[in-house]
Amino acid sequence: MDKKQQALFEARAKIVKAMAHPTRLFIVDELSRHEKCVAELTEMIGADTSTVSKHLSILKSVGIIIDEKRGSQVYYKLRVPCVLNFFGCVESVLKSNATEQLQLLKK
Amino acid sequence: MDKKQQALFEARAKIVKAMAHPTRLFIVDELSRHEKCVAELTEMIGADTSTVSKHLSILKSVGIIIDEKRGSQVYYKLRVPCVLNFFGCVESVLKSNATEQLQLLKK
DNA sequence: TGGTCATTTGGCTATATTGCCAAATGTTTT
DNA sequence: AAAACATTTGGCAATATAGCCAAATGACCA
Repeated sequence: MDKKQQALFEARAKIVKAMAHPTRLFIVDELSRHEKCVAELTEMIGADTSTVSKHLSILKSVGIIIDEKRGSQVYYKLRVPCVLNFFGCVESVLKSNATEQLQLLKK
Repeated sequence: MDKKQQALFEARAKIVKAMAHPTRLFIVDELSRHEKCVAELTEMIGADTSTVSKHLSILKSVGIIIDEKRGSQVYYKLRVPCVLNFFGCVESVLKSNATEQLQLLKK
């Protein structure tokens, strides 16, 4: 693997890593339906505001979401809608796993 | 967020997390073209065999790849091809980021 | 059987991530 | 200007992850 390829996979991994957390997946899913401010997300998630803020900054830092300040609130929304394709695939891995479990039980 | 939803996002995160590493993304990409044994992948990656083996076991444990023993070698291949959709989207985030950088420079 | 090759596992250290609290920053209201 | 609110940042302790070496396992060959 040459340097260039290495760099490419590192760049990709940064983005995937940013999504690799239940709370952040939830945020992405939520923002795919509607923009939300930090307080709204915090309420839904049930963690400390600072924790949620940090999750948001991780997603923002890799360009998955975008923020817009309105008064004293900060609204976040999805920047790249295709991120939702992720879910489709992840879901199909889960389904495939479940199906296999079933098969094993039937035997 | 209720318990059920929580569990769902945790299950999803496990799968995303399994891909959240440059080497593992490389492996997935490589296996999408052709099955490979541990030694072949190790050669391409340039890390310790044990390291590569552990990466493979992480991907396997969440059902992304599957292994098949042939003699003394173990061949791995992609179990859920749609995983490649990931790349398309990740790539478009990267492209979107790059485009924005350009825009900022033009001003 | 003994030796060699392919792979996995255990163990360890270094590094990264998470989440809370407290404090800082910035905005609106009184 | 002070108080109240929304959000971010710093700091810290707990936990998770990564990668190497060494050792164990399993298959094949002489």
